[in-house]
Amino acid sequence: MLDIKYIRDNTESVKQKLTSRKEDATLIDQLLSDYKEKLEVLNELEKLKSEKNKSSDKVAVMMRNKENTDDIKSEMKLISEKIKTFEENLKSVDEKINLVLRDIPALPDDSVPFGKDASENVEVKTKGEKKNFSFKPKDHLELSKKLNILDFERGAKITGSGFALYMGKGATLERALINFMLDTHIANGYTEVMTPVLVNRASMVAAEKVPKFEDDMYYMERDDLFAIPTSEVPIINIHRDEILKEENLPIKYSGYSNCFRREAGSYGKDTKGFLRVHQFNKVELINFSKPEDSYSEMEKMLNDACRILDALEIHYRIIELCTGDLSFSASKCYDIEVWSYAEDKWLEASSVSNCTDFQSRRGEIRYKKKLENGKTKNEFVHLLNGSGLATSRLMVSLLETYQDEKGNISVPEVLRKYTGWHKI
RNA sequence: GGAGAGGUGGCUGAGCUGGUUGAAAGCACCGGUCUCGAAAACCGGCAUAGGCUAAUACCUAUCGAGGGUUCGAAUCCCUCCUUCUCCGCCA
Repeated sequence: MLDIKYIRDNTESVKQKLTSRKEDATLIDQLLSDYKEKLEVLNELEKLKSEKNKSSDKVAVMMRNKENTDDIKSEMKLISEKIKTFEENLKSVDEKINLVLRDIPALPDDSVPFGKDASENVEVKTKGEKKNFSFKPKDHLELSKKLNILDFERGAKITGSGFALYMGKGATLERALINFMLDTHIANGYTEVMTPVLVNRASMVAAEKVPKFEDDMYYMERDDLFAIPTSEVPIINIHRDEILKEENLPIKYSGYSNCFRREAGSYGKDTKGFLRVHQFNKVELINFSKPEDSYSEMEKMLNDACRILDALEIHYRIIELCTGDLSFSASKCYDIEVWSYAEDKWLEASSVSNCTDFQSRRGEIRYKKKLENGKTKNEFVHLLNGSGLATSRLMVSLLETYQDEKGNISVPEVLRKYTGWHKI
Protein backbone atom coordinates (compact mmCIF):
# COMPACT_ATOMS: atom_id res chain seq x y z
CA MET A 1 0.00 0.00 0.00
CA LEU A 2 1.01 3.56 -0.54
CA ASP A 3 1.61 6.04 2.27
CA ILE A 4 -1.35 8.40 2.34
CA LYS A 5 0.81 11.21 3.65
CA TYR A 6 3.08 10.76 0.68
CA ILE A 7 0.05 10.97 -1.61
CA ARG A 8 -1.06 14.14 0.14
CA ASP A 9 2.36 15.78 -0.12
CA ASN A 10 3.07 14.70 -3.71
CA THR A 11 -0.40 14.66 -5.17
CA GLU A 12 0.43 15.74 -8.70
CA SER A 13 3.29 13.34 -9.27
CA VAL A 14 1.29 10.48 -7.75
CA LYS A 15 -1.60 11.19 -10.08
CA GLN A 16 0.71 11.34 -13.04
CA LYS A 17 2.35 8.05 -12.15
CA LEU A 18 -0.95 6.32 -11.63
CA THR A 19 -2.16 7.59 -14.98
CA SER A 20 0.99 6.19 -16.57
CA ARG A 21 -0.10 2.78 -15.42
CA LYS A 22 -3.61 3.28 -16.70
CA GLU A 23 -5.15 3.83 -13.29
CA ASP A 24 -7.96 6.22 -12.58
CA ALA A 25 -6.23 9.09 -10.80
CA THR A 26 -9.43 11.02 -10.13
CA LEU A 27 -10.17 9.00 -7.01
CA ILE A 28 -7.15 10.58 -5.37
CA ASP A 29 -9.03 13.82 -4.75
CA GLN A 30 -11.83 12.04 -2.97
CA LEU A 31 -9.30 10.01 -1.01
CA LEU A 32 -7.53 13.12 0.22
CA SER A 33 -10.71 14.88 1.20
CA ASP A 34 -11.74 11.77 3.16
CA TYR A 35 -8.35 11.80 4.81
CA LYS A 36 -8.79 15.41 5.77
CA GLU A 37 -12.12 14.55 7.29
CA LYS A 38 -10.52 11.69 9.16
CA LEU A 39 -7.98 14.00 10.76
CA GLU A 40 -10.73 16.38 11.84
CA VAL A 41 -12.68 13.59 13.48
CA LEU A 42 -9.49 12.28 15.04
CA ASN A 43 -8.73 15.67 16.52
CA GLU A 44 -12.13 15.97 18.14
CA LEU A 45 -11.92 12.45 19.41
CA GLU A 46 -8.53 12.99 20.99
CA LYS A 47 -9.71 16.14 22.70
CA LEU A 48 -12.57 14.21 24.25
CA LYS A 49 -10.30 11.41 25.32
CA SER A 50 -7.92 13.87 26.89
CA GLU A 51 -10.82 15.34 28.83
CA LYS A 52 -11.85 11.87 29.92
CA ASN A 53 -8.37 11.02 31.13
CA LYS A 54 -8.12 14.20 33.16
CA SER A 55 -11.48 13.68 34.83
CA SER A 56 -10.61 10.11 35.53
CA ASP A 57 -7.55 11.20 37.47
CA LYS A 58 -9.69 13.68 39.32
CA VAL A 59 -12.11 10.97 40.38
CA ALA A 60 -9.27 8.92 41.76
CA VAL A 61 -8.10 11.80 43.90
CA MET A 62 -11.60 12.69 45.07
CA MET A 63 -12.34 9.13 46.05
CA ARG A 64 -9.18 8.98 48.05
CA ASN A 65 -10.34 12.10 49.87
CA LYS A 66 -13.76 10.50 50.30
CA GLU A 67 -15.50 13.30 48.42
CA ASN A 68 -18.77 12.83 46.58
CA THR A 69 -18.14 11.93 42.93
CA ASP A 70 -21.66 11.44 41.61
CA ASP A 71 -21.69 14.65 39.55
CA ILE A 72 -18.36 14.16 37.86
CA LYS A 73 -19.18 10.54 37.17
CA SER A 74 -22.40 11.32 35.35
CA GLU A 75 -20.54 14.01 33.42
CA MET A 76 -17.95 11.49 32.38
CA LYS A 77 -20.59 9.06 31.31
CA LEU A 78 -21.76 11.63 28.78
CA ILE A 79 -18.24 12.15 27.51
CA SER A 80 -17.78 8.42 27.10
CA GLU A 81 -20.93 8.22 25.05
CA LYS A 82 -19.74 11.07 22.86
CA ILE A 83 -16.44 9.29 22.39
CA LYS A 84 -18.29 6.24 21.17
CA THR A 85 -20.03 8.14 18.39
CA PHE A 86 -16.80 9.79 17.31
CA GLU A 87 -15.11 6.43 17.27
CA GLU A 88 -17.79 5.08 15.02
CA ASN A 89 -17.39 8.04 12.70
CA LEU A 90 -13.66 7.54 12.62
CA LYS A 91 -14.08 3.88 11.84
CA SER A 92 -16.38 4.56 8.92
CA VAL A 93 -14.10 7.20 7.33
CA ASP A 94 -11.17 4.91 7.88
CA GLU A 95 -12.90 2.07 6.11
CA LYS A 96 -13.76 4.36 3.24
CA ILE A 97 -10.13 5.40 2.92
CA ASN A 98 -8.77 1.88 3.17
CA LEU A 99 -11.14 0.58 0.56
CA VAL A 100 -9.64 2.99 -1.96
CA LEU A 101 -6.07 2.82 -0.71
CA ARG A 102 -5.83 -0.95 -0.85
CA ASP A 103 -6.58 -0.97 -4.58
CA ILE A 104 -4.03 1.67 -5.55
CA PRO A 105 -0.97 0.03 -7.10
CA ALA A 106 2.68 0.83 -6.50
CA LEU A 107 4.14 3.87 -8.20
CA PRO A 108 6.51 3.19 -11.12
CA ASP A 109 10.10 4.24 -10.62
CA ASP A 110 11.22 7.20 -12.75
CA SER A 111 13.47 4.91 -14.75
CA VAL A 112 10.59 2.74 -15.97
CA PRO A 113 9.79 3.27 -19.67
CA PHE A 114 6.39 4.75 -20.38
CA GLY A 115 4.02 2.52 -22.32
CA LYS A 116 0.44 1.34 -22.49
CA ASP A 117 0.84 -2.46 -22.41
CA ALA A 118 3.10 -5.45 -23.02
CA SER A 119 3.68 -4.38 -26.62
CA GLU A 120 5.68 -1.42 -25.37
CA ASN A 121 7.99 -3.33 -23.07
CA VAL A 122 11.64 -2.74 -23.79
CA GLU A 123 14.11 -5.46 -24.65
CA VAL A 124 17.20 -5.01 -22.50
CA LYS A 125 19.37 -7.73 -23.94
CA THR A 126 19.36 -11.12 -25.58
CA LYS A 127 21.69 -13.85 -24.49
CA GLY A 128 22.85 -16.80 -26.56
CA GLU A 129 21.74 -17.65 -30.04
CA LYS A 130 18.95 -19.60 -31.57
CA LYS A 131 20.01 -23.12 -32.37
CA ASN A 132 19.79 -24.24 -35.96
CA PHE A 133 18.03 -27.56 -36.06
CA SER A 134 18.53 -29.74 -39.09
CA PHE A 135 15.03 -31.07 -38.46
CA LYS A 136 11.73 -29.65 -37.34
CA PRO A 137 11.91 -29.38 -33.53
CA LYS A 138 9.12 -31.13 -31.67
CA ASP A 139 7.19 -29.43 -28.90
CA HIS A 140 7.49 -30.44 -25.26
CA LEU A 141 4.23 -32.37 -25.28
CA GLU A 142 5.27 -34.60 -28.13
CA LEU A 143 8.72 -35.11 -26.66
CA SER A 144 7.54 -35.86 -23.17
CA LYS A 145 4.85 -38.20 -24.38
CA LYS A 146 7.27 -40.20 -26.44
CA LEU A 147 9.77 -40.41 -23.60
CA ASN A 148 7.07 -40.98 -21.01
CA ILE A 149 8.39 -38.29 -18.69
CA LEU A 150 5.35 -36.01 -18.39
CA ASP A 151 1.71 -37.03 -18.31
CA PHE A 152 -0.87 -34.28 -18.49
CA GLU A 153 -3.82 -36.61 -19.15
CA ARG A 154 -3.27 -38.56 -15.98
CA GLY A 155 -2.55 -35.32 -14.12
CA ALA A 156 -5.99 -34.19 -15.20
CA LYS A 157 -7.48 -37.47 -14.05
CA ILE A 158 -5.89 -37.17 -10.64
CA THR A 159 -6.75 -33.52 -10.09
CA GLY A 160 -7.93 -31.61 -13.14
CA SER A 161 -6.52 -29.86 -16.15
CA GLY A 162 -3.38 -27.87 -15.54
CA PHE A 163 -1.84 -30.34 -13.11
CA ALA A 164 1.20 -32.19 -14.35
CA LEU A 165 2.35 -35.65 -13.50
CA TYR A 166 6.10 -36.18 -13.80
CA MET A 167 7.24 -39.72 -14.50
CA GLY A 168 10.58 -41.48 -14.28
CA LYS A 169 13.41 -39.41 -15.68
CA GLY A 170 11.06 -36.46 -16.02
CA ALA A 171 10.60 -36.38 -12.27
CA THR A 172 14.33 -36.79 -11.71
CA LEU A 173 15.15 -34.03 -14.17
CA GLU A 174 12.74 -31.70 -12.39
CA ARG A 175 14.34 -32.49 -9.07
CA ALA A 176 17.80 -32.01 -10.58
CA LEU A 177 16.83 -28.56 -11.85
CA ILE A 178 15.52 -27.52 -8.47
CA ASN A 179 18.60 -28.73 -6.66
CA PHE A 180 20.92 -27.13 -9.15
CA MET A 181 19.18 -23.79 -8.85
CA LEU A 182 19.12 -23.85 -5.05
CA ASP A 183 22.76 -24.85 -4.80
CA THR A 184 23.74 -22.08 -7.17
CA HIS A 185 21.85 -19.44 -5.21
CA ILE A 186 23.18 -20.65 -1.87
CA ALA A 187 26.70 -20.40 -3.27
CA ASN A 188 25.89 -16.82 -4.22
CA GLY A 189 24.93 -15.69 -0.75
CA TYR A 190 21.31 -16.67 -0.35
CA THR A 191 20.04 -18.47 2.73
CA GLU A 192 17.90 -21.44 1.85
CA VAL A 193 14.42 -21.55 3.35
CA MET A 194 11.66 -24.09 3.16
CA THR A 195 8.33 -22.58 4.09
CA PRO A 196 4.76 -23.65 4.64
CA VAL A 197 2.75 -23.72 1.41
CA LEU A 198 -0.48 -22.88 3.21
CA VAL A 199 -0.60 -19.42 4.70
CA ASN A 200 -3.09 -17.41 6.70
CA ARG A 201 -4.93 -14.34 5.57
CA ALA A 202 -2.62 -11.89 7.30
CA SER A 203 0.31 -13.21 5.30
CA MET A 204 -1.57 -12.88 2.03
CA VAL A 205 -2.56 -9.32 2.90
CA ALA A 206 1.00 -8.35 3.78
CA ALA A 207 2.15 -9.67 0.42
CA GLU A 208 -0.58 -7.60 -1.26
CA LYS A 209 -2.21 -10.68 -2.83
CA VAL A 210 -5.46 -10.45 -0.89
CA PRO A 211 -8.06 -9.00 -1.13
CA LYS A 212 -7.13 -7.66 -4.58
CA PHE A 213 -6.41 -11.04 -6.19
CA GLU A 214 -8.38 -13.32 -3.92
CA ASP A 215 -10.18 -14.99 -6.84
CA ASP A 216 -6.87 -16.19 -8.26
CA MET A 217 -5.98 -18.07 -5.11
CA TYR A 218 -6.80 -21.56 -3.95
CA TYR A 219 -8.53 -21.14 -0.64
CA MET A 220 -9.43 -23.52 2.15
CA GLU A 221 -12.52 -22.10 3.74
CA ARG A 222 -12.68 -24.48 6.65
CA ASP A 223 -9.37 -23.21 8.03
CA ASP A 224 -9.23 -19.80 6.34
CA LEU A 225 -5.95 -20.71 4.67
CA PHE A 226 -4.60 -20.00 1.21
CA ALA A 227 -2.34 -22.12 -0.99
CA ILE A 228 0.58 -19.89 -1.91
CA PRO A 229 0.80 -18.58 -5.49
CA THR A 230 4.54 -18.14 -4.94
CA SER A 231 6.87 -18.64 -2.00
CA GLU A 232 7.39 -14.88 -2.08
CA VAL A 233 4.34 -14.84 0.23
CA PRO A 234 5.67 -16.96 3.10
CA ILE A 235 9.24 -15.70 2.67
CA ILE A 236 8.50 -12.01 3.01
CA ASN A 237 6.25 -12.87 5.94
CA ILE A 238 9.22 -14.35 7.77
CA HIS A 239 9.91 -10.82 8.97
CA ARG A 240 6.40 -9.43 9.15
CA ASP A 241 5.95 -7.11 12.15
CA GLU A 242 9.65 -7.14 12.83
CA ILE A 243 12.26 -4.44 13.17
CA LEU A 244 15.43 -5.65 11.50
CA LYS A 245 18.97 -4.61 12.29
CA GLU A 246 20.54 -2.30 9.75
CA GLU A 247 23.83 -4.22 9.75
CA ASN A 248 22.00 -7.41 8.75
CA LEU A 249 20.68 -5.92 5.50
CA PRO A 250 20.38 -6.98 2.81
CA ILE A 251 18.82 -10.27 3.90
CA LYS A 252 18.66 -12.70 1.01
CA TYR A 253 16.57 -15.86 0.95
CA SER A 254 16.09 -18.51 -1.66
CA GLY A 255 13.37 -21.11 -1.34
CA TYR A 256 11.81 -23.82 -3.40
CA SER A 257 8.09 -24.46 -3.25
CA ASN A 258 5.11 -25.63 -5.18
CA CYS A 259 3.09 -22.70 -6.41
CA PHE A 260 -0.66 -22.79 -6.85
CA ARG A 261 -2.62 -20.51 -9.13
CA ARG A 262 -6.23 -20.76 -10.18
CA GLU A 263 -5.54 -18.62 -13.24
CA ALA A 264 -9.16 -17.57 -13.15
CA GLY A 265 -10.25 -16.00 -16.41
CA SER A 266 -7.26 -17.12 -18.44
CA TYR A 267 -8.84 -20.23 -19.92
CA GLY A 268 -7.99 -20.88 -23.53
CA LYS A 269 -4.87 -18.76 -23.54
CA ASP A 270 -1.56 -20.61 -23.73
CA THR A 271 -3.06 -23.60 -22.01
CA LYS A 272 -1.08 -26.26 -23.80
CA GLY A 273 0.87 -28.54 -21.48
CA PHE A 274 3.29 -26.58 -19.35
CA LEU A 275 2.55 -23.20 -20.85
CA ARG A 276 -0.04 -22.56 -18.18
CA VAL A 277 -0.57 -24.81 -15.19
CA HIS A 278 -2.27 -24.49 -11.83
CA GLN A 279 0.58 -26.01 -9.90
CA PHE A 280 4.22 -25.57 -10.68
CA ASN A 281 7.62 -25.60 -9.05
CA LYS A 282 9.57 -22.48 -8.44
CA VAL A 283 12.79 -21.48 -6.74
CA GLU A 284 12.28 -17.99 -5.45
CA LEU A 285 14.72 -15.21 -4.59
CA ILE A 286 13.82 -12.60 -1.98
CA ASN A 287 15.82 -9.63 -0.82
CA PHE A 288 15.11 -7.38 2.18
CA SER A 289 17.10 -4.29 1.32
CA LYS A 290 17.88 -0.83 2.58
CA PRO A 291 15.90 1.65 0.46
CA GLU A 292 18.98 3.31 -0.95
CA ASP A 293 20.35 -0.02 -2.15
CA SER A 294 17.25 -1.63 -3.58
CA TYR A 295 17.79 -0.77 -7.23
CA SER A 296 21.38 -1.95 -7.26
CA GLU A 297 20.29 -5.11 -5.42
CA MET A 298 17.69 -5.55 -8.12
CA GLU A 299 20.35 -5.67 -10.83
CA LYS A 300 22.24 -8.27 -8.80
CA MET A 301 19.13 -10.35 -8.41
CA LEU A 302 18.48 -10.22 -12.13
CA ASN A 303 22.01 -11.41 -12.61
CA ASP A 304 21.48 -14.26 -10.13
CA ALA A 305 18.45 -15.45 -12.09
CA CYS A 306 20.26 -15.19 -15.44
CA ARG A 307 23.17 -17.18 -14.06
CA ILE A 308 20.95 -20.26 -14.10
CA LEU A 309 20.07 -19.88 -17.76
CA ASP A 310 23.67 -19.13 -18.67
CA ALA A 311 24.74 -22.35 -17.01
CA LEU A 312 21.99 -24.31 -18.74
CA GLU A 313 22.96 -22.64 -22.01
CA ILE A 314 19.44 -21.67 -22.91
CA HIS A 315 18.63 -18.84 -25.27
CA TYR A 316 16.88 -16.06 -23.39
CA ARG A 317 16.24 -12.36 -23.28
CA ILE A 318 15.59 -9.77 -20.64
CA ILE A 319 12.85 -7.24 -21.09
CA GLU A 320 11.92 -4.33 -18.92
CA LEU A 321 8.23 -3.87 -18.34
CA CYS A 322 6.74 -0.51 -19.26
CA THR A 323 4.53 1.46 -16.90
CA GLY A 324 1.32 0.01 -18.33
CA ASP A 325 2.41 -3.60 -17.85
CA LEU A 326 3.77 -3.44 -14.30
CA SER A 327 2.21 -5.75 -11.76
CA PHE A 328 0.28 -4.34 -8.82
CA SER A 329 3.04 -4.25 -6.21
CA ALA A 330 6.05 -3.51 -8.38
CA SER A 331 7.79 -0.20 -9.00
CA LYS A 332 10.09 -1.73 -11.55
CA CYS A 333 10.20 -5.14 -13.15
CA TYR A 334 12.36 -7.20 -15.49
CA ASP A 335 11.03 -10.34 -17.13
CA ILE A 336 13.30 -13.08 -18.34
CA GLU A 337 11.93 -14.97 -21.30
CA VAL A 338 13.20 -18.24 -22.71
CA TRP A 339 12.92 -19.19 -26.34
CA SER A 340 10.48 -21.88 -27.44
CA TYR A 341 11.44 -23.42 -30.77
CA ALA A 342 8.14 -25.22 -31.17
CA GLU A 343 5.97 -22.26 -30.27
CA ASP A 344 8.34 -19.94 -32.11
CA LYS A 345 8.05 -17.34 -29.39
CA TRP A 346 9.38 -16.14 -26.05
CA LEU A 347 8.00 -17.63 -22.83
CA GLU A 348 8.13 -15.83 -19.52
CA ALA A 349 10.24 -17.87 -17.13
CA SER A 350 11.13 -15.33 -14.51
CA SER A 351 10.17 -11.97 -13.20
CA VAL A 352 12.38 -9.80 -11.03
CA SER A 353 10.58 -6.99 -9.24
CA ASN A 354 11.44 -4.20 -6.89
CA CYS A 355 8.37 -3.62 -4.74
CA THR A 356 10.15 -0.94 -2.70
CA ASP A 357 8.14 -0.29 0.48
CA PHE A 358 4.77 -1.24 -0.99
CA GLN A 359 4.52 -4.59 0.80
CA SER A 360 6.70 -3.76 3.78
CA ARG A 361 4.36 -0.93 4.75
CA ARG A 362 1.42 -3.38 4.84
CA GLY A 363 3.46 -6.02 6.62
CA GLU A 364 5.20 -3.56 8.97
CA ILE A 365 8.64 -4.80 8.00
CA ARG A 366 11.10 -2.18 9.15
CA TYR A 367 14.70 -1.71 10.11
CA LYS A 368 16.37 0.55 12.63
CA LYS A 369 18.23 3.18 10.68
CA LYS A 370 21.04 5.02 12.41
CA LEU A 371 20.87 8.73 11.71
CA GLU A 372 23.81 11.10 11.56
CA ASN A 373 22.86 12.77 14.83
CA GLY A 374 23.30 9.43 16.60
CA LYS A 375 19.58 8.79 16.92
CA THR A 376 17.69 5.97 15.27
CA LYS A 377 14.59 5.86 13.15
CA ASN A 378 12.48 2.95 12.01
CA GLU A 379 12.15 2.78 8.24
CA PHE A 380 10.40 0.36 5.94
CA VAL A 381 12.73 -1.98 4.11
CA HIS A 382 12.51 -2.43 0.38
CA LEU A 383 11.40 -5.85 -0.77
CA LEU A 384 12.55 -7.47 -3.97
CA ASN A 385 11.39 -10.74 -5.40
CA GLY A 386 12.57 -12.74 -8.34
CA SER A 387 11.99 -16.18 -9.71
CA GLY A 388 15.19 -18.04 -9.96
CA LEU A 389 13.43 -19.74 -11.76
CA ALA A 390 10.05 -21.33 -12.36
CA THR A 391 10.62 -24.80 -13.77
CA SER A 392 7.57 -25.33 -15.96
CA ARG A 393 8.33 -23.01 -18.86
CA LEU A 394 12.01 -23.54 -18.34
CA MET A 395 11.34 -27.24 -18.87
CA VAL A 396 9.56 -26.46 -22.13
CA SER A 397 12.55 -24.60 -23.42
CA LEU A 398 15.02 -27.10 -22.03
CA LEU A 399 13.37 -30.13 -23.62
CA GLU A 400 13.04 -28.33 -26.93
CA THR A 401 16.57 -27.00 -26.90
CA TYR A 402 18.24 -30.27 -26.02
CA GLN A 403 16.29 -32.61 -28.29
CA ASP A 404 17.84 -34.55 -31.12
CA GLU A 405 16.31 -35.74 -34.34
CA LYS A 406 14.98 -38.93 -32.73
CA GLY A 407 13.29 -36.99 -29.99
CA ASN A 408 15.78 -37.91 -27.28
CA ILE A 409 17.03 -35.34 -24.81
CA SER A 410 20.60 -34.77 -23.79
CA VAL A 411 20.98 -33.39 -20.28
CA PRO A 412 22.82 -30.06 -19.90
CA GLU A 413 26.29 -30.53 -18.50
CA VAL A 414 25.61 -28.79 -15.19
CA LEU A 415 22.66 -31.04 -14.37
CA ARG A 416 24.41 -34.33 -14.91
CA LYS A 417 25.82 -34.66 -11.44
CA TYR A 418 22.26 -34.21 -10.17
CA THR A 419 20.56 -36.65 -12.54
CA GLY A 420 23.26 -39.28 -12.61
CA TRP A 421 22.68 -39.77 -16.33
CA HIS A 422 23.04 -37.58 -19.39
CA LYS A 423 20.41 -38.75 -21.83
CA ILE A 424 16.68 -39.39 -21.89
C1' G B 1 -9.83 -33.99 19.52
C1' G B 2 -9.69 -33.63 25.42
C1' A B 3 -7.40 -31.26 30.09
C1' G B 4 -4.37 -27.54 32.24
C1' A B 5 -0.83 -23.18 32.31
C1' G B 6 0.87 -18.91 29.82
C1' G B 7 1.19 -14.57 26.07
C1' U B 8 3.82 -7.43 29.28
C1' G B 9 9.11 -2.81 25.96
C1' G B 10 15.26 -5.50 21.78
C1' C B 11 15.57 -9.77 25.55
C1' U B 12 14.61 -11.72 30.76
C1' G B 13 10.86 -10.48 33.98
C1' A B 14 7.55 -7.64 38.12
C1' G B 15 2.62 -5.77 38.29
C1' C B 16 -2.77 -8.67 37.42
C1' U B 17 -7.30 -7.62 45.57
C1' G B 18 -9.23 -1.92 38.74
C1' G B 19 -7.33 4.76 39.79
C1' U B 20 0.44 9.32 38.65
C1' U B 21 2.23 1.83 35.66
C1' G B 22 3.92 3.63 29.11
C1' A B 23 4.63 0.30 32.65
C1' A B 24 9.59 -1.79 38.43
C1' A B 25 14.16 -4.43 38.14
C1' G B 26 18.00 -6.77 35.37
C1' C B 27 20.47 -7.61 30.65
C1' A B 28 21.59 -5.59 25.90
C1' C B 29 22.47 -0.98 23.39
C1' C B 30 24.14 4.44 23.03
C1' G B 31 26.71 8.82 25.32
C1' G B 32 29.91 10.59 29.30
C1' U B 33 33.56 10.36 33.62
C1' C B 34 37.99 7.60 34.77
C1' U B 35 42.35 5.41 31.53
C1' C B 36 48.07 5.78 27.34
C1' G B 37 44.05 2.54 25.60
C1' A B 38 40.59 -1.18 27.08
C1' A B 39 37.86 -3.69 30.92
C1' A B 40 35.50 -2.74 35.51
C1' A B 41 33.03 0.96 38.26
C1' C B 42 30.03 5.27 38.35
C1' C B 43 26.63 9.05 35.91
C1' G B 44 23.05 9.85 32.05
C1' G B 45 20.03 8.22 27.86
C1' C B 46 17.15 4.37 25.61
C1' A B 47 9.45 1.65 22.89
C1' U B 48 6.21 2.28 18.68
C1' A B 49 2.53 4.74 15.93
C1' G B 50 -0.67 8.92 15.10
C1' G B 51 -2.05 14.21 15.82
C1' C B 52 -0.32 19.27 16.37
C1' U B 53 4.06 22.12 15.71
C1' A B 54 9.51 25.83 12.59
C1' A B 55 11.11 22.68 16.47
C1' U B 56 10.72 21.42 21.42
C1' A B 57 6.61 20.99 24.35
C1' C B 58 2.04 18.89 24.39
C1' C B 59 -2.09 15.47 23.21
C1' U B 60 -3.91 10.35 21.78
C1' A B 61 -3.28 5.17 21.31
C1' U B 62 -0.69 0.58 22.25
C1' C B 63 0.79 -4.71 28.06
C1' G B 64 -1.29 -11.36 21.81
C1' A B 65 -6.10 -9.58 18.67
C1' G B 66 -11.17 -8.05 18.91
C1' G B 67 -15.48 -7.07 21.82
C1' G B 68 -17.82 -6.12 26.81
C1' U B 69 -18.39 -4.34 32.11
C1' U B 70 -17.00 0.49 34.55
C1' C B 71 -16.67 7.34 35.70
C1' G B 72 -11.89 4.69 34.90
C1' A B 73 -9.00 -1.78 32.49
C1' A B 74 -2.19 -4.46 31.63
C1' U B 75 -5.45 -5.76 35.81
C1' C B 76 -12.59 -8.22 35.75
C1' C B 77 -15.84 -10.93 31.73
C1' C B 78 -16.48 -13.08 26.59
C1' U B 79 -14.63 -14.65 21.69
C1' C B 80 -10.53 -15.66 18.69
C1' C B 81 -5.21 -16.41 17.71
C1' U B 82 -0.83 -18.37 19.66
C1' U B 83 2.99 -20.93 22.95
C1' C B 84 4.04 -24.74 26.52
C1' U B 85 2.77 -29.42 29.43
C1' C B 86 -0.17 -33.95 29.80
C1' C B 87 -3.71 -37.51 27.34
C1' G B 88 -5.71 -39.39 22.61
C1' C B 89 -4.81 -40.04 17.27
C1' C B 90 -1.07 -40.19 13.61
C1' A B 91 3.23 -39.63 8.77
